[in-house]
Amino acid sequence: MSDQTLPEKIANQLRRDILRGRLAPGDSLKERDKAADLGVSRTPMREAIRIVAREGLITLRPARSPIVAMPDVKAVTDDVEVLLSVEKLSGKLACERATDADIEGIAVITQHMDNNFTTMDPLDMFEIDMSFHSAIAKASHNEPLAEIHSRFLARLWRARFLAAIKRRNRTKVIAHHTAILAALRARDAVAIDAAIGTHLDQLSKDIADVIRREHQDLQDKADQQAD
Amino acid sequence: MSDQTLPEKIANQLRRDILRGRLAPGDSLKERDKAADLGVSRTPMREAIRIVAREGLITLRPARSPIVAMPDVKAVTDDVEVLLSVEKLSGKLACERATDADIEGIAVITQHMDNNFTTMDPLDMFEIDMSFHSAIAKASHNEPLAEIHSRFLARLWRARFLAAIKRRNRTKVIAHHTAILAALRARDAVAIDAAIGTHLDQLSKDIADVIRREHQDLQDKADQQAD
DNA sequence: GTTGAAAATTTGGTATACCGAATCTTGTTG
DNA sequence: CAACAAGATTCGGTATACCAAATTTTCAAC
Repeated sequence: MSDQTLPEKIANQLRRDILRGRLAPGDSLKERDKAADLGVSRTPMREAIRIVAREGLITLRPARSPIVAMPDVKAVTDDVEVLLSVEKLSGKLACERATDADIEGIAVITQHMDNNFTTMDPLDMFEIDMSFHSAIAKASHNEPLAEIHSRFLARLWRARFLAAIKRRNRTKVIAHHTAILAALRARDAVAIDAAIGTHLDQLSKDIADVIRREHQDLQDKADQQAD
Repeated sequence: MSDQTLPEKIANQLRRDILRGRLAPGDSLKERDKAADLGVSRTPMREAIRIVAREGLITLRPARSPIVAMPDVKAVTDDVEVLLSVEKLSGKLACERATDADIEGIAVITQHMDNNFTTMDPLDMFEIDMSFHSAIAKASHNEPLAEIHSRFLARLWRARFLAAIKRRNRTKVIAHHTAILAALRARDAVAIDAAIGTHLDQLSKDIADVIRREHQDLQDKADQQAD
């Protein structure tokens, strides 16, 4: 058995179900039912729900079932605002403190993405994209910073994913990543700040777009709610 | 009874005990004993421990008792690094989005601190200081940002407190706060960035100092560990 | 037919009991 | 006397049972 604790495994499962869309925003998560589904008891399920809730993917309501979070445009914009700041700080610190091995690892990821972007499955592509950003956060050698970064990345995962599969902007993403990598190689803090700014500006636009559209859909659905 | 949930109340209690020093770094928190102490069962105590652990005040160890966190100098420095960035972003956003009421509230806090700093109890003084910083984070009108801010503030609470009571730098703190308030009033993002930078630079030095000293003590104590 | 109140059901909150792993004790052996 | 092994104990992990609040449903009265 893995060294991962049971609640964490359940949390991963929940996260994946939410991010992949098996659990839609607004769905309720009754701890009894969910626990029965996975064949575990309520205690670890409860803890798992708290874990994911703290990440922002689940909303806890007093005396009600937790539900899958339904971020509105403002919430997502706020998250991007923080993510931008966190990534810029990561980039700056990485320029100072990244080891050569760190940079090499990031280069490999970038290369891999560049080589396969025409053929790759959107989901795989996307996970590589995520790992690129995480690698930079790790290269800051500031653990709490990396932790916050991964938390906000997770919050935006779903929106980013929806944005990524719709748009045909893969080449743009790769260009941005290449620019970030170049700045890191040169250990040029100013350049990496600008490159990250450009990249996340684009992201911000794409995401706001997707969320706006989705909220429209949800609104429509709510208007005819019968079930 | 308050609308605060039981685990949260327990978490507050734990936090206060840790921050006030009733629970020293390294002390173990056996959930059975702790639960019995407060006359509650293990379930809410367990959840409370997780809450505080996630804030960074408690360290969870696999298959062992959780212990009160013992941050080293690097950990604290990392935290300050993040806090600085978060506060700067808060300040910038507050310059754009704070309402007049927000600013007035911050002014009142500053004023209060200025009026009473010669007579006030260190702990009260300190809580006012905290509320000043929290008020600025809130004035950013970015909720996830404010949440992160409060988390890092909590992590550093103890170190800041130890630093604050030792030093006779209250006048300096007030000068800094006044400068931050002035920049906010002028909605001058550049000025507030600088003012916050100055303030937290000072903090960083003070905190590193205290932690270094404390680690020395703990080291000494560990060398003769008998109990 | 609609409205309101009461009862039943659903659901999260809390307590407790059980289990297995890790640790500490103790006794035996070299 | 030291070292190691086996048993006892401690403690976190998990399951389950009970409780109270909130919602929903149903039945009665207007």
